[in-house]
Amino acid sequence: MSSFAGRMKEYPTVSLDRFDRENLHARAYFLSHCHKDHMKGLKGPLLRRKLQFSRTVRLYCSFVTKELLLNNPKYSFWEEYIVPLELESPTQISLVDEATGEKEEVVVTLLPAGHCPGSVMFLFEGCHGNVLYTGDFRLAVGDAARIEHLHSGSRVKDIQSVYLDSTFYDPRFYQIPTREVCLNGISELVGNWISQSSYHVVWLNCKAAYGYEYLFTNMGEEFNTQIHVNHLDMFKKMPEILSYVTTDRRSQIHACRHPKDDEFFQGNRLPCGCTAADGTPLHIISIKPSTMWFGERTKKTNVIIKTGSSSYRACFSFHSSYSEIRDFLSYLKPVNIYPNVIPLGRTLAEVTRMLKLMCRNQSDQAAFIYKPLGVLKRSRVEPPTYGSESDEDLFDGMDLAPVRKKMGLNQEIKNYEPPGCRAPPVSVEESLPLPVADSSSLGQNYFDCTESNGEDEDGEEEDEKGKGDTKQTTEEDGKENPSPQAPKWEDFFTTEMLPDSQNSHSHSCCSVTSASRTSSQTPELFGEEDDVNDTFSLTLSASLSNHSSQNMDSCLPDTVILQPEQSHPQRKEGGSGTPQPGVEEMPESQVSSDFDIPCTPESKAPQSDELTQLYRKLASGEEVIAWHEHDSSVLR
DNA sequence: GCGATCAGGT
DNA sequence: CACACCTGATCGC
Repeated sequence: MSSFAGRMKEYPTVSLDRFDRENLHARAYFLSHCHKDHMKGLKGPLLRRKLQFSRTVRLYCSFVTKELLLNNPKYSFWEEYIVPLELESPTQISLVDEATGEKEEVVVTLLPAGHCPGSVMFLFEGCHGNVLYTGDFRLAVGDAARIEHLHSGSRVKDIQSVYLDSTFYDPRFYQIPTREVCLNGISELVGNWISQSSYHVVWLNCKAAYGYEYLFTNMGEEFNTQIHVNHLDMFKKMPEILSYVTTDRRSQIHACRHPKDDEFFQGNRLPCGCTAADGTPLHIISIKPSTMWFGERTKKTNVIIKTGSSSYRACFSFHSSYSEIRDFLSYLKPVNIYPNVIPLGRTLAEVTRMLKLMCRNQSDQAAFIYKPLGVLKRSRVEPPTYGSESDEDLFDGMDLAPVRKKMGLNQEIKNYEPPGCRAPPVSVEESLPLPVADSSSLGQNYFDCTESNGEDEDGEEEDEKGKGDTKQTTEEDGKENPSPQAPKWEDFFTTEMLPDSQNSHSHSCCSVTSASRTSSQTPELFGEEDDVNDTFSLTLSASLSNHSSQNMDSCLPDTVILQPEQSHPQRKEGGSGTPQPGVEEMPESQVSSDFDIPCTPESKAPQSDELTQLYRKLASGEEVIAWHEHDSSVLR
């Protein structure tokens, strides 16, 4: 749960996702998504009054968030003060002190966050630097490289601070199966059940919150049906969702709710009370989406767990895992990182310390420490706190030494970045023929490691109480073949790939697309432009490509080393199949030399066909990578 | 009567 | 499986 107080050091006159206390004095408000823990104070009478007397204070959010927010009458007084912004459209906003007339300009860009419909991250660019507030997010490994506005030309923007959704920034949550993997598991379970007869129905036991919609749309698509829900009016302008939900109870898939729905279920009734027309009793299973996580060296990753004779849990996460967060941060290398959330059982100090290791200065420091000594970089010096405290409580009884060592190593190499090497994130070709997850290799991928998760320690999954209904779905049994029509993130995603020769606006003020709207301080003039936007695209997911390679990602060996003879860009985090959690590919100079020679980015621009080849290989996990201390035949 | 907060539940 | 929300009790205004 977010404990972000609402304001950022760099731009303290704006408030985000908090609307009480000090935030009552903000010059502008931002709402990243429509979850209650990010809306504290948003219906407060004091704020409401302030709005009535203000000519300039507005609330900025995505169109979808606006729609969802105004669907709740308690927030309808915001209507005239909301300025919805398009995704990925830098917009200049004037921050006016209404008492003094003092003014500051800032450019904000909404970036899809993949957390729930309408969820965005806010990128602020202004005279106090570039700052990214992530809101809540779930991005897959490699996604940061695909977000155009995090780049300037071919380079990653210089980010001063990231205000981070650190919900799972803890090695306990090292790995969470990708959305694709989770959906496939759920599909199989649902499909096996509802195909038995028309009296076999599924209850998706979802909480009352936005974020499950992509589950509905995928199930609806896969089984050519609509999911029964209590309400759908909030989606009236979102046809991508609307077409997969219904209030007609004659459906085999339900996501309806009732205050006593658990009791209902025990009595073999759906929350909506629906029974078969002819009196035949229904056969109901419940599937409860819940977060499941796995440790770094996890072997099994069951995405479905049977919890009763007709109850299941299905893996589902709104937030990025530890390794996904690390991938994100190691790509951006901000100067500062501030946690918005303290994971349960941790302290602010711990999280802050762990995040420090992902900051840019940390890498400078690492270089400073190691270089003068002329010590082999492979030597096991490790960054202060990371290895020791983070893994400790997770894998008790396990020998962590090798892991730590590698972590230390990776950390060290990754973080080092000679000046000038801040690499052009040469874009990965969108058209890469990503390998369809090969289930056999998938299975093999989970080598020799044990679940830190505990849940299915031993045979818990085997204790199906003889119902013999639906078999356990696990990732490793390789059963879930990606259905050809299955999840289509693209439908909900509007980010463009980063073109090879991207030359985006280098800095803030050059890229104003709707200055008139915001600088005029009369947003009302534009208020009705939603009419044009009768419907709009959603940002349910941030997955741009199908990261089939990611299914493996999670359990890759600890070290990935690029072959030195490859000609490759200094930093090509295409993400396709690359960044193994905690490990990144590194500049050639860093791989082959123990000393650090600052590289000149322009000095050896790789040929584009070389790049294509490389990316292709990276995407399929081929040759380019060599396994360290592990069977190199695992992938292929 | 309303809001804020907490405990407890799913 | 630690998310996000609901309900109900209590307190203060």
